[in-house]
Amino acid sequence: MVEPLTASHTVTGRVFAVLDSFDSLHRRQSLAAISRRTGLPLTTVHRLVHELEKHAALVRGADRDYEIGSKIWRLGTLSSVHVELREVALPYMEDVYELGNDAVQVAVLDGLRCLVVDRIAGSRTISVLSKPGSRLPLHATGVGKVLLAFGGAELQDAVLGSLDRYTDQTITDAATLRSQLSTITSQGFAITGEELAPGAISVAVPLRGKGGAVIAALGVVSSSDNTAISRMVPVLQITAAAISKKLAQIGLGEASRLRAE
Amino acid sequence: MVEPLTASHTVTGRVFAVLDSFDSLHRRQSLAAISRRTGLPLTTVHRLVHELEKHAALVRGADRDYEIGSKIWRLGTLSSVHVELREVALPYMEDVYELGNDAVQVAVLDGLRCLVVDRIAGSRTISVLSKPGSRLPLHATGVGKVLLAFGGAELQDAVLGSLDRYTDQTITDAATLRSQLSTITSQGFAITGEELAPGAISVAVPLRGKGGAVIAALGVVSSSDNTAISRMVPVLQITAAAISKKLAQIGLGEASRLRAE
DNA sequence: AGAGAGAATTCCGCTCAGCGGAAGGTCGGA
DNA sequence: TCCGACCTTCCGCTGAGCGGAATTCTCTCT
Repeated sequence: MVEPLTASHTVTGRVFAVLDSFDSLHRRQSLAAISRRTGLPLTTVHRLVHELEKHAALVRGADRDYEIGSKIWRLGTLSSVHVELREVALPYMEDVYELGNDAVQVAVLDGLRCLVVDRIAGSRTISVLSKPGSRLPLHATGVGKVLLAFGGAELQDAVLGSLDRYTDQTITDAATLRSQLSTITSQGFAITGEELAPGAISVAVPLRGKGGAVIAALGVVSSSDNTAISRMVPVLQITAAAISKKLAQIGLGEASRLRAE
Repeated sequence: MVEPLTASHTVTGRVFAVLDSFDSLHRRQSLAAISRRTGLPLTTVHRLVHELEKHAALVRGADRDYEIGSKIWRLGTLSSVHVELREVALPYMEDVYELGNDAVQVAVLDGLRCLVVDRIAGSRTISVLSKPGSRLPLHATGVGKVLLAFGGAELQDAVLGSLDRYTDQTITDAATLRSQLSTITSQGFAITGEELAPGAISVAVPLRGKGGAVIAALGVVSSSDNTAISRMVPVLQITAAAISKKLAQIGLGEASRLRAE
């Protein structure tokens, strides 16, 4: 039974209606904008927002707009996604690294990009781009394509609207990318070849949490002359299964939703 | 003025009392534990927590304990602390790290403390205290002193009122600290020696946003036998200039403000 | 296995916190 | 100067939220 999204009749519900009205496409909003997007009366939003500001859950900028405040961010660093994904995945990532000496990375969906949660790399390895904390495009990286493929129609529509070009290999045609995505969902892994940076190719597989929802992606990045990279696919899949199993154990499972409205 | 931790008489206040009861030492808590730590009646906590769970603000683990959920984490990634500062500063921080292999950190003002936004550290480096998300005292850390020195009279008055002691080196005399602060503003950097934890010394410089306002601090923490740390000052200043330039470009203006009320 | 403490959950009547319409204030553009 | 869009303050009504009490669940002793 789906709750009506418009509003919840409880205070907590209204608070989260306000907070949820923020997304990567609406990081800063005026009072009236929040009221419009939530469907809540202006007066109500006004009161709630002021209260939230008092708790540093929202901050008011130099202009009049509001944005998510430091309190929320700090609380977020306590969540499993942040702490445990890193902790659980790291040992397995090391194993993968030993095998091929290619850079290994874990990424999650972050708005319309993918956020590199952690990475292992030697000094020789390439991909200065994918440091922990980097936010990479979804359509030009292995991990990105995986997250995109399993990310739902709404996300895909938003991303496919404008596909930036990074190299001459970057896929900027929506139709081409769409067919790739369906291949990815069916075969369970993604490959990119010099689509983000020349000389870099990558393979990636999904990581699943409790209930089977895709919550992250695991991938390796290698130099483009390495033909052995496709041999990494089974390795990654085994590793992903092991990590996913562990993630399910500790109960990491909420599906992350995109609110595009 | 510190809010009484006991309770707030508004629903939103109670919601945040519950959320705030989570910190790095209490990442997972039982219902009863939350009730105890917040001072709220068990029944009330029970109701709130269930509602929060419905909104994925809290998640219940395999055991009965609750922890911060993916919703909060996701919202946190929308805050400017995460998006703008982290993204811009990280690559530069890595450069600094390569140079000295000391822990490098970026912090912003958060109420009467300083919030560690990000940190780079090797396996050997010290300072378990300064994880991303930690809230450190302003008067006993390098980054803290910088933020305090440039934070305005109102902030300084509030902080200087009570100076907690952490080691025998901690400055607890307001007058001494005040003169240090004016030195910091004039020379443009701050140094601490074992004032927060024995064996840890640090240097820090301000990061400026659009318009020249100090919005964050960049610092390194090192073991106290490292006499070379003062040599890091010019490195930090150059780096800070580069980061500040970039921050100004993207128009990062409003820092986290102080709400003392 | 049984007792017993602590934790989680359900129940329910009272009441005040939260609600939102209305009205007034502020800024900017025509 | 008027108009429209946004923000803020005021205030009386009412049902959402409150929390004490009782019940059930879940461990840990002995």
